[in-house]
Amino acid sequence: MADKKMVEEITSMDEDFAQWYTDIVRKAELIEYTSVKGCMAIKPDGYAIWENIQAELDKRFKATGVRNVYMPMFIPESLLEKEKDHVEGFAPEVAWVTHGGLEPLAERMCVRPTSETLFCDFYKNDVHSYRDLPKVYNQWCSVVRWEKETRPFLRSREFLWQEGHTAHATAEEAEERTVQMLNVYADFLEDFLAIPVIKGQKTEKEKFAGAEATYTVEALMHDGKALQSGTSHNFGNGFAKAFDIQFADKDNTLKHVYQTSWGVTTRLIGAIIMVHGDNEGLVLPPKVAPIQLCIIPIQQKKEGVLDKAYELRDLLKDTVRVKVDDTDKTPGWKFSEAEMRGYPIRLEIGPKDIEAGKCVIVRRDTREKIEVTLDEVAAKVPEILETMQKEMLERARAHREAHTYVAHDYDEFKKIFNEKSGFVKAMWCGCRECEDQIKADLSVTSRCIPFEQEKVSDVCVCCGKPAQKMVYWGRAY
RNA sequence: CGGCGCGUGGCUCAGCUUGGUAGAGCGCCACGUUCGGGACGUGGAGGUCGCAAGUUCAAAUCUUGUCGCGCCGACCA
Repeated sequence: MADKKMVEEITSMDEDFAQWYTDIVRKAELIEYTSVKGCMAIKPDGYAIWENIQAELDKRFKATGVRNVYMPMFIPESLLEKEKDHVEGFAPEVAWVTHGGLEPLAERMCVRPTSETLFCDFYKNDVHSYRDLPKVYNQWCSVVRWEKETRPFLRSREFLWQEGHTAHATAEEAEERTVQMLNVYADFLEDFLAIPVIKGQKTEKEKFAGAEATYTVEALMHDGKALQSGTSHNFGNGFAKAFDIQFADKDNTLKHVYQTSWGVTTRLIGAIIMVHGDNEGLVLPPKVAPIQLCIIPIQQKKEGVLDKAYELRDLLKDTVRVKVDDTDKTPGWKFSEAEMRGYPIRLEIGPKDIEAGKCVIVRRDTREKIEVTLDEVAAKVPEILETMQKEMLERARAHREAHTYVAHDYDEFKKIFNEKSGFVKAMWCGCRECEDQIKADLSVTSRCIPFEQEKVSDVCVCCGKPAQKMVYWGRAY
């Protein structure tokens, strides 16, 4: 029963994971394709997930002193070009605005692919004294990157995100903020999205264009591929020098500020789908689910059934996000629909239940049916949601552990990636050549140098020279 | 950007080889019977075949181009 695939419209994930993902995104009505290539229409059920992510993250940001601002969506070419690494990193994928109405612009402008340059331009005039620091700003917006291959949520030409940009008086303070925000992301992903992450640092090859150091939270999807789920960058004072952002310090000397930036995107919705989803559809962790409980009346035209359903809704509406599916579909249809859309729990209530003073609650993740008396419902529902949230995280963590391997030499490393899919922990000498070699041989990249280091060998898994760090390797989205 | 595949009512697709101006199932609308894992009956609406040229008496069907979508690869959140 549990393994039976009831929703034929969804391709089985074992058969074709990519198609399964696309099916979920469409059938759960998260997005619709549009006439604009690479840009998706985010539908109400998809956007509601983003709104919950936004609300929770925004709360957590503000608890650390972040304030929200808004910058222009256009960047003059001359501004984008100020920091060399940065422009080289982004130039290949920006969209250009060349005309204002019918008149050609004196200088073309790109649509922001990210807003470091705009924040720098702003801070340049806004920061004069150590008393003006730190600046801890964030903006919620969309950015545009002209991607060649696009996928809903995972890679679109326009995507929604938040980008935090901070300026500090000292390098230490910038580093502290960089790590702090990475921790905010890690905690958020685990607590709220039930997605366990590996925290670590990106290698030189993988770090952000213009950054001194990039920290990342890496998650493992159900198919064993890695997803970079949030990044936090320490810029040192490189951007400040390029943009001439100086302040008079306490010692009465002019100094450049130290900066950070950090962001997460609607890609997180893709992560939720690929970590928790199953062959029946989406499975949303209770905390992020726009609808947490769907009440499905059985024989709803019978006297009193709908009334009881509404009564239960009213009883629960202050503690959980609840709706009654009172459409005239059959119950079987509604069950499948509720599963497709990933509602954490559903409550079945029919004439027999009402007579017996009970109802049936079904968990989306385990599809376990729980009989609950109507007196207990109000207490039981939040309890079940809490348990489910916790178990989803545990299950995702167990899946990640089961798909994390250790390689001591290159033969072993290649064997694992040729036969399996997941994270591989292996030592690395620190040189770019080995990363390039591994990429060329296996399409595998370094995901991060984890903060929690283990020594699994003395030598680099690729070249055999003395190793410096243990690295998580994987195939990534 | 390279490779492969696909564009025909809202969706999934048949028709194309062998040109003769559209079909099915599902969905949708109405009414009735149903309702504990995607119910059923009857009636109804809805497309000119992605777009553009070309060949032809005649193009969904042949040719060329173009746009879009999906997957794989390179690049990237």
